[in-house]
Amino acid sequence: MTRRRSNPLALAVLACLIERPMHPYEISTTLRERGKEQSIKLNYGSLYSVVESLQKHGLIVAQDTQRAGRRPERTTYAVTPAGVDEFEDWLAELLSTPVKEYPALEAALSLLPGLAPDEAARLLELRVTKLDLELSSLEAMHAMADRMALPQLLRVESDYRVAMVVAERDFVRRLASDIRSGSLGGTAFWRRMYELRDQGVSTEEMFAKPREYFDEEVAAWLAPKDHTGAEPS
Amino acid sequence: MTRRRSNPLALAVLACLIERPMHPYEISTTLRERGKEQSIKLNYGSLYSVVESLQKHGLIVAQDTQRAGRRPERTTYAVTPAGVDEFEDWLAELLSTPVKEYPALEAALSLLPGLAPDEAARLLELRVTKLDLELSSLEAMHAMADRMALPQLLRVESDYRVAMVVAERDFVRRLASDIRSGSLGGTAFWRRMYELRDQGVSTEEMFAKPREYFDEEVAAWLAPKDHTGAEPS
DNA sequence: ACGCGAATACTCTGATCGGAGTATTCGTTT
DNA sequence: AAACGAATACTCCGATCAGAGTATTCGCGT
Repeated sequence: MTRRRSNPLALAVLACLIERPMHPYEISTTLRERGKEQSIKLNYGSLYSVVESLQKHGLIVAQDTQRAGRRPERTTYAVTPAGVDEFEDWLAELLSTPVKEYPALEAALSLLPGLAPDEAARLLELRVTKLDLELSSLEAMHAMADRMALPQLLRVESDYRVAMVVAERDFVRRLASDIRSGSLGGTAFWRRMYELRDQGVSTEEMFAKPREYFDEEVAAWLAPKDHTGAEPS
Repeated sequence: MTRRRSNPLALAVLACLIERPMHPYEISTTLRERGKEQSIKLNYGSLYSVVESLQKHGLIVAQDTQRAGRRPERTTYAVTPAGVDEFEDWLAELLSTPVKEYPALEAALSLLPGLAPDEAARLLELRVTKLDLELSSLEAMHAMADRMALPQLLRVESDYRVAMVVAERDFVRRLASDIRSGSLGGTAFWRRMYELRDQGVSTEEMFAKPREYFDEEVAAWLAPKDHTGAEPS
């Protein structure tokens, strides 16, 4: 009963077995052929442990085990009524309820002052070019899908990716430019800190005598009366 | 040497120790106070194993171990020069290089035809209302931050979240409406399938006699000459 | 006829994670 | 003054994961 509904691969497995009984390897090739691998992480280690766990919970049952020649056994599984219910319920939950996720970029942005401003801007601009590349390859795939008259319904997940990548690119491009121009609030302080560091001033020294090293606005921030519970850095 | 740079919590630990030496629990409260917990998953189990691994790789060193009264020991760690390098390098990589991620919604969308169209649309509309709620709470936090004159630099990660949530909401709203109106390619077929299923027609039956159950356009799709290698469903 | 790479179909193992559990102390209430 | 909850500072363990490794067979070229 522990940590059910953690790995979406289990949901994909249920989806396959609802179509017809299959053995695990067949599930993996089916998912691959249909391009689900792009949206759902698939590796063998997880596949077999997920299948075992589904079986343990009664959502699927082993139908039969056979071997062709002296190859490893192939166990075919079928979905149970409970499995169908679980599939529908789980999918409904995923669609209706946003969950907190932790994209790598969000983590990186939260530590942004750990690099110098111009360096950060450079790296973000580099990211923009890579995102543009990714977008053109996604759009090439869409053009191909259109030529094959593949219904949009079967590539919504890919449309979603495009929407998200576009949003990320626009945000990052804007951010890089705001750092360059200094219009991102706090950049002046950030820039000054790295300037001083380059001149060999230690961080303690800077904070000990803010009025000596920073302009009025920033210095005020560094020695706040703190009537709100706020804090710098 | 295995799987370094997997858990971004290790990056946050380095960031803390670059400021000054701390013991693990202090790192956790520091991250929490600064709201990094919103962007970087933090739980004790991972924290202590990540610290151990950083130490094993020579990126941090145990500085001293003491105990106050009969409480558990507190081991203070400091970052090494190699640790500073690793921090800068890793952060640079995270900023400059997009990595493939697997958001739950993308997985769910790739299995969308597993639910009936109107049900799917209903669930997506529900999601839109929840995303709107999330947005208003994020914007309330921003208004608060502005009143406290918190520089924008220290909340870029939150601005990023807002941008992504807005993009997701707009996409999902659009998708739900396209399903309702039928303007999403393939919806007619999808709708008809669930109509027939409600009437008790089995899936095999439908696909055996496409011309009997579907209109011309769809039937043509279900028995393709397949000159491209494409396949339905 | 035989060698070789690709495909088939898993198995195994060490790492990592999540989250519940533990033991102590401090501050506040009753 | 005793009791209680909150905070401190971890420890532990089962579950999960990633991905390298294994063994067999098939098809194809020479």
